[in-house]
Amino acid sequence: MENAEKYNALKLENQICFPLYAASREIIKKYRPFLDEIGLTYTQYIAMMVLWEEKSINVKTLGEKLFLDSGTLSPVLKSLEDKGFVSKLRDKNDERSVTVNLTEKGERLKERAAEIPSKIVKCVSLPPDDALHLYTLLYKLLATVKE
Amino acid sequence: MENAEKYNALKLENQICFPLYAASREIIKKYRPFLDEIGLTYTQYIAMMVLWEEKSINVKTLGEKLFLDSGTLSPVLKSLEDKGFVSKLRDKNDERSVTVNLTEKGERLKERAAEIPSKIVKCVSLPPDDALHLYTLLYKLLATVKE
DNA sequence: TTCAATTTAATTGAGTTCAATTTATTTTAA
DNA sequence: TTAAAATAAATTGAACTCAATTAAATTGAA
Repeated sequence: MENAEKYNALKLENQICFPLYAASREIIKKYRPFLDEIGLTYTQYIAMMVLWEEKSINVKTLGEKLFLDSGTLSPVLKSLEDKGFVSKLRDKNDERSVTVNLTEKGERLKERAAEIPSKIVKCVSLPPDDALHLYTLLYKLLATVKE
Repeated sequence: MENAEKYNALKLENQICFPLYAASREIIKKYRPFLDEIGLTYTQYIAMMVLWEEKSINVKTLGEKLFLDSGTLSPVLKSLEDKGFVSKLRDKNDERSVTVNLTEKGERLKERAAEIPSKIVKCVSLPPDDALHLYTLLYKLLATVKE
């Protein structure tokens, strides 16, 4: 290998992970003003997304869906509980497991959150074809990474 | 709009940001064992990537390249300085500005880091066509987000 | 049956991330 | 010229992220 090329793979511009990491953070930043209005952080918001669909889910399964472990989820769920959006209960059949439940107040929050996705689309306007392709590639990537 | 469709945009599976965020974290996790060997975190690693190319750069420009502000960079650069990989100096022409310089030790670290990209490719094996397409879309996305 | 291995959440600690503030310096406009 | 505005970096504080550990409960093998 030519000496001039020896370190090419180490250049920031030749990384696939870096633009992934940067784009992820830049988009999450765009959510902030909208999430501030409903009193959620981005991590709390994606946890609520699952709760809005499932109504009830245990911590382990929620963690698998979000790719987050209990070290991250515990304080996130505590915060959502403190705000009254979810309640937590030990599973009677298996006392190791904790089930998270959507509350009435959490259900009502869904109405206000429903405005957010369309607002984000305005900030982050990839053409629909590109967005779909990106979506497909990201899930393909996630599938290869998850061992 | 049908009631059944009213909240579709709020479903986790219909988000573009979520797989971005999840994939970013999952890949960075793959770096860890390799970065542990050379004593860097991922954030420190991408900062070093810029330094390996530029040798010398001020904090503001580094921040622009990495999409990170001084709130994040200050402790990262302090840690790199403590480990002897970079040195910092106030700019004589503009005392507000700080220039970060690659040290001899930092230069030597590049040899060991050069092994990492190929190891990551083995953990994250998207077909080359897909990887290139993903790369293109991510930079396109970054361009639309950065206002 | 019983005790070792496994599983589930929570906790801990180091490091990151970001908004907001502070400090020091430089630039600009009156 | 000088006072206000702008800029650069550091600091602060809240929250996230993750590896490692801990505690409690369950499972499984001898």
